[in-house]
Amino acid sequence: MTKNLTSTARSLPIALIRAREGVMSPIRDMLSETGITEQQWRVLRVLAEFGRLDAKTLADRSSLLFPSLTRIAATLREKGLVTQTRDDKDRRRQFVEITADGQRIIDQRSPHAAQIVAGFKEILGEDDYERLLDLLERLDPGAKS
Amino acid sequence: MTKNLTSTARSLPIALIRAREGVMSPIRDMLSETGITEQQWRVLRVLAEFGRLDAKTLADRSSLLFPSLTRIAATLREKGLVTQTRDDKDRRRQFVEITADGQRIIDQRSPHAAQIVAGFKEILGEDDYERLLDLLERLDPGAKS
DNA sequence: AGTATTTCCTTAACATGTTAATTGATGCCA
DNA sequence: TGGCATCAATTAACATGTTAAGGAAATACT
Repeated sequence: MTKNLTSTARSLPIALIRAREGVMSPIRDMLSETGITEQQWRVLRVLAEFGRLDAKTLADRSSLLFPSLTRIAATLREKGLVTQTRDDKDRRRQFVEITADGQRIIDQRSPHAAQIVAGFKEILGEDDYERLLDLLERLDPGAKS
Repeated sequence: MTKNLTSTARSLPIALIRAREGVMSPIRDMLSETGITEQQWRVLRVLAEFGRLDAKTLADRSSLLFPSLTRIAATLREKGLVTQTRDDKDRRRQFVEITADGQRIIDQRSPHAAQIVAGFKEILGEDDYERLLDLLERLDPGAKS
């Protein structure tokens, strides 16, 4: 029935989806207690790591499309987890910064998140874990290397 | 600033998202000419490979959640690419089957899709490509193995 | 200066992801 | 047979993904 295509059981796009689901599922469970989503968590993490960022850079480092970031930033602002300020020198530009409340969520949940990631590192083994990250990076056209 | 967490630059979840985006981007470009989405394509592919399936099995093999499949099946039915029939023995159950029009889309686009996948296989090399699929499978809790 | 172009961001529209509630059908079992 | 748990599927509600269009500010160009 199939002609030139790989069987869906051995399809790279599907394998990526399933792996992502496998990894994110326990993280989503952990986040459900905080009332924030996986993407909101990602934005807060980037802000915690890099400090105040303009929206463009933030979207890039969070791996989010701009329209998504616009909505997520608005949601986080309403929750009091970030603040938004305009750049005086370039009034098109918008800066986003994490608040103390936002930082608190990161601090409280980081150990659990780290533990989940450590679990996957254990499943694969340190070597294969690093190998996997390298392979994935080679599929990302935006990779700096 | 970060406490226990991996830098976002070396985060497994983010690496998976970016790799998926890298792989899906050219596939989405290809599909945009057909007017169907990535997920609709996935459903049609599974149906072309396995024939008529009940909705539950179809959702599983397409890596879609049930509510998503309900909507996608309705869309595909409106487009005339699949048919839906009730099981007479168990009238809760629903069967989905690809139509000739649906099969035509698969047939027409399969060579291009296969070529895109071959491109990634070339980027990684045959060995690393297989290694990557193996590693990804180990992150999927639903994997049969 | 004036206009066109570019850039940053927002909004809109539609499809999907995700969780929870709901409906309809089947099976169990006292 | 009547009630109850279970199951398949849908619907609802909200968040995000994705593409396209729009708006406002900066830049380039003449």
